[in-house]
Amino acid sequence: MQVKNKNIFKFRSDCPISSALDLIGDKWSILIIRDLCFFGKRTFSELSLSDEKIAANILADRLKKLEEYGILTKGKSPENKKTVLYTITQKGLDFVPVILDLVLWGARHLDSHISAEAKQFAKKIKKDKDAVIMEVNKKLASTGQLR
Amino acid sequence: MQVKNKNIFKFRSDCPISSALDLIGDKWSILIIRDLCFFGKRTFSELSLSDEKIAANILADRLKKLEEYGILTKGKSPENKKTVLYTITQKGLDFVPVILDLVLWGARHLDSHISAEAKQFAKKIKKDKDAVIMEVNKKLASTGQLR
DNA sequence: ATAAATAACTTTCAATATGCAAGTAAAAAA
DNA sequence: TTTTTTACTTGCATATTGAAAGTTATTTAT
Repeated sequence: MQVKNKNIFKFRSDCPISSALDLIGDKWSILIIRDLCFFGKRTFSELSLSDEKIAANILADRLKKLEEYGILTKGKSPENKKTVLYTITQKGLDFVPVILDLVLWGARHLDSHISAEAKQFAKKIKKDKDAVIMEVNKKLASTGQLR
Repeated sequence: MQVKNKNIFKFRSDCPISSALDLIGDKWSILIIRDLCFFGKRTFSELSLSDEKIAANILADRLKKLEEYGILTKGKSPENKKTVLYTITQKGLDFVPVILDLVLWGARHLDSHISAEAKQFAKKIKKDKDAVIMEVNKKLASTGQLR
């Protein structure tokens, strides 16, 4: 097999920055959290369809790790027994401020490359970041998309 | 050779989050920015000495990329012609909010693992994040550690 | 003046991680 | 009953990482 999951998670130091990066500091984890928090995605196939085109094996590996870290939970759908639902936890939702700051950075420094919607979103964040955080929180909580 | 630098930088999408991650979404770049912004490090050897023990080849590769991205600049020391000085730019400094939010996340969710100093720092950030950002900015600007 | 250190990398090579393409199993839809 | 769909897994090629040792150009010490 490949993409073996040893998952004896080892931290490089006791620095909170490096420790957070030890968990989600790769090119995909934050995007998975983004899709759960901002785009209402909940299933493997929905998560597979992002613009960035994550490979199925990598997605499976990241979902497993994020579940182990308590950043999301894996559950069955109430509708049918084929669908698996991934749900963000509070621990995962607490990455939203980090994500919003990344949006601001991107909007400021990669302007020519960024979509118009993203620029609008950045404007909103700049105006009232806490309101955006609250809004995401409420939306997920009210639709049962938060564990 | 290895760690080849093609550096035709390719973005996975037009999302500001994924685009920012395309530049600094690895396990080391943010730590280099941290060391420049918060620990006053300026040289290759100083950056080599972090708790996380980055390998020299990786450090060289990241410094090259971060310079290409305009996140830091590379210059000669006025003191002697052996030392190379790495200096953060405004573009790099603008990652400070992201870093501070990572500190808050780590302090909240990895409490048992985090150092006492880090917890103190988190407290300060929680009290007034903007003040911390301003402080870092001023300190670097006043000591000529900002391009 | 010469030798030993130091700074800033570079090189080599083994170990991991990533990514594409194809395959599988169970459940649901046609 | 066949076809789709969902959620993955597997195999394999390629790319990245990391440890260790080596290189070159200064400085510093003797």
